[in-house]
Amino acid sequence: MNEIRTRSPRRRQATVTIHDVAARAGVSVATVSRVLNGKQLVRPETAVHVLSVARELHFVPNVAARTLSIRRSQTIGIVLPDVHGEFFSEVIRGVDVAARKAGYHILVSGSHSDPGEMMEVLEAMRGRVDGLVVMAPDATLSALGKSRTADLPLVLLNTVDDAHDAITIDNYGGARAMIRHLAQLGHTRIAFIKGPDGNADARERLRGFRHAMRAIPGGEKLELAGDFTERSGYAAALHLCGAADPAAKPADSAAKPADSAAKPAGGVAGATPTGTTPTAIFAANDSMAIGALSALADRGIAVPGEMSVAGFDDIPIAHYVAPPLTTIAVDIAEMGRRAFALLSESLGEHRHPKRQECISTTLVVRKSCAAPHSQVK
Amino acid sequence: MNEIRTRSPRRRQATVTIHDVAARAGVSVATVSRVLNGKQLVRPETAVHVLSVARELHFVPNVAARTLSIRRSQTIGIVLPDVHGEFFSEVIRGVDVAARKAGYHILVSGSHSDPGEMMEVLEAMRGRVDGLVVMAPDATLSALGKSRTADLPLVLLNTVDDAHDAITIDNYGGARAMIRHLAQLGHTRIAFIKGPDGNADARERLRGFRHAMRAIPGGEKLELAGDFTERSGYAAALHLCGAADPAAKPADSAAKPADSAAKPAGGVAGATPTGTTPTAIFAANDSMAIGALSALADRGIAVPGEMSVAGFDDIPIAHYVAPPLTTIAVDIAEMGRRAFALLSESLGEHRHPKRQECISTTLVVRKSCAAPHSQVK
DNA sequence: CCGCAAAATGTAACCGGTTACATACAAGCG
DNA sequence: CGCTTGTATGTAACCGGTTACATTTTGCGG
Repeated sequence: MNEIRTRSPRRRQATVTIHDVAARAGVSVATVSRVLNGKQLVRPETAVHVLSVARELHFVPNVAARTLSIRRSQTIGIVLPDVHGEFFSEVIRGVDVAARKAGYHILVSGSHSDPGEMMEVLEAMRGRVDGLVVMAPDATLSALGKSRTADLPLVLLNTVDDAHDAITIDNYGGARAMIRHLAQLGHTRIAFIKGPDGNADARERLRGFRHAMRAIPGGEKLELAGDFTERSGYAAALHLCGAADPAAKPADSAAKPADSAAKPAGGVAGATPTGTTPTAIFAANDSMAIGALSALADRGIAVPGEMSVAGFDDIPIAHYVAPPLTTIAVDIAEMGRRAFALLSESLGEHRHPKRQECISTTLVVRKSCAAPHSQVK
Repeated sequence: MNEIRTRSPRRRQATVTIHDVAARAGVSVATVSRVLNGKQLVRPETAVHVLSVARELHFVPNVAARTLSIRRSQTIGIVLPDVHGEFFSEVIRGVDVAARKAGYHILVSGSHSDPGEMMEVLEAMRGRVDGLVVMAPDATLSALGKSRTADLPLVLLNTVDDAHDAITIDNYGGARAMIRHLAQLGHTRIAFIKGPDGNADARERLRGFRHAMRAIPGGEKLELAGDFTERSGYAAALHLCGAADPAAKPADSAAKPADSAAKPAGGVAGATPTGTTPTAIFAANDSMAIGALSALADRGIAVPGEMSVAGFDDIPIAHYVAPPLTTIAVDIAEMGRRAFALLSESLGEHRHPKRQECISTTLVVRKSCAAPHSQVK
């Protein structure tokens, strides 16, 4: 009755278990496990022997069993909204290489536009991942707070929220750098094409723009609405050169007094831009800058001769448009890398002070910006 | 002594198991499992009750336990080489949406240039995934055949190999369509900038080009070396307009006789292109076409006035270069979708006849091709 | 040669589901 | 009324690892 355990004739098609290895090596499963995980004390000769048997039998540990037992899956999840291809792949790449180096796998879900759907995905990842890298709109985020998924280590991308670790882009600094560059070229009247209201990146870029403009003596700023699409950039630029109509601040009429009241130090902040055409356009992202470029081309306005144009992001296309776009480059893969690094610390033990890191940006000077034509005014 | 099981004071922090639900609902774990999986016969009232208890307790099944038990992880792996961002994200997107719809998760690993490394990744996915979508160079592929990972359902991208299911792009048809388009515009002397030798896409595109050229009365073809990089496209175009030097067929001098012997029907296949400059350049991918565009611009040759240029892939940039590039569009996401569809059939049961599907392409006419200038010759 | 601490290894109880088989109970039928 | 049949549910043996604790072996001082 004893020798039955050697093999049940049916079943078991190709799977070698730790028990098989133990039996073949003449030791117990515990010893095999110890050898394989290298942790405990095992006599070196035993270890060598077990290892050779394992290799001989082509033993591969069952991941699910290990996960169940030690309660870690060695996998992290990445959840992204509907971002453009280049961004998507760079984030993944960054996390991927860092994660692989640390022995982690990555479970990916992307292209979510609906916050509800995103929550579902997040829930569905429960139990499959040890941690999460998430880029989510504010709505999803607050829902996440209430969810049970919340107890997983989490790193947020491009969202400020001091309840979590986060990696952000230095949008503020990037915008300031660009304005400084334009100022250095001699521009004082600069138009900014804003991004969508709800977008955190857009907000920060706008903030950087506003702040930097205050530092320009005699600076005059103009803010145009936009939503990150090429079309909206086109429209904004057209609007700008169409006439001297003062549609500068379309929506938030309440914002101005609050703004200028808060910081009257700027001195020139109150200047009415009406009538004076800017000499440069700074778009909150490259797509809009490219749209603006088209509009100017359509109107026969030379860039950078008559009008300078700048963007933000340094998408691949920025290099190819005519003229090549001066913009702010962002190292997206670095963001992914850092996100994993942060996560991997939380993976060890929970409850550490939350940190936010910032990825710095780089000014990329191409051909779309030059000194204003009528420098003398 | 009985009431001890209600709670072990330490341990168990937040995890609700199926046993907890069973106990609370006053039924057995088997019943709970049956209710949750909806399969077996359970009295409707019991089901309702169990369901409500489960919800009340916020029960979430442990994925690892289920995986261990039923031997399926509801996850598929995607392994890609170092492809450009847009391609990467589109493939993932295609697989992702299809997979999610079917209740599958996706484990991703990308940007592998080293075949050995790719094999490691493939091995590491063993036990974590129920199937694989892989895009790999031939080298990796043959290694895969020997590996134990081979017993997983597998769908190959862009590789022909009748030992596996595969999804390919209709490179051959796309190239033919482009040549037909050029012929229709009046071109007969067309240069082709080839892709790298080892690349399957490149081979097929070349084949399509050659075949289509045979159908053009009085057609003269010219083949230039290239490696899919913008730089090589630039070099090829420069070479072309540099002089009338006959560097047309650099490497394979043996190819011509075999080729023309096989199909003497073309009639004009043997025409010597030496000395006659083509009126159109067809590059095996958009990057090279864009490189060619730069070269022509540098040489002051008007496109499409003096020379037509066409590409393949329809990368986003193609739309933005000057002039906008006429090219062949490929629906990458569709490839991902179909790959999952194929895979999902194999997931049910193994051993079905292997199938290869082909994604058709679309001619996108923009501004870079026109009738040849000296139509009269 | 004994005793004991340290080192090496074994035993078996988990981890949390699934499911074959056993059991309980109800209805249908001769 | 006893027996078959069928439905609803329970019991417990898996799945394949990990690891606390038990047990055996080894080494060494006395």
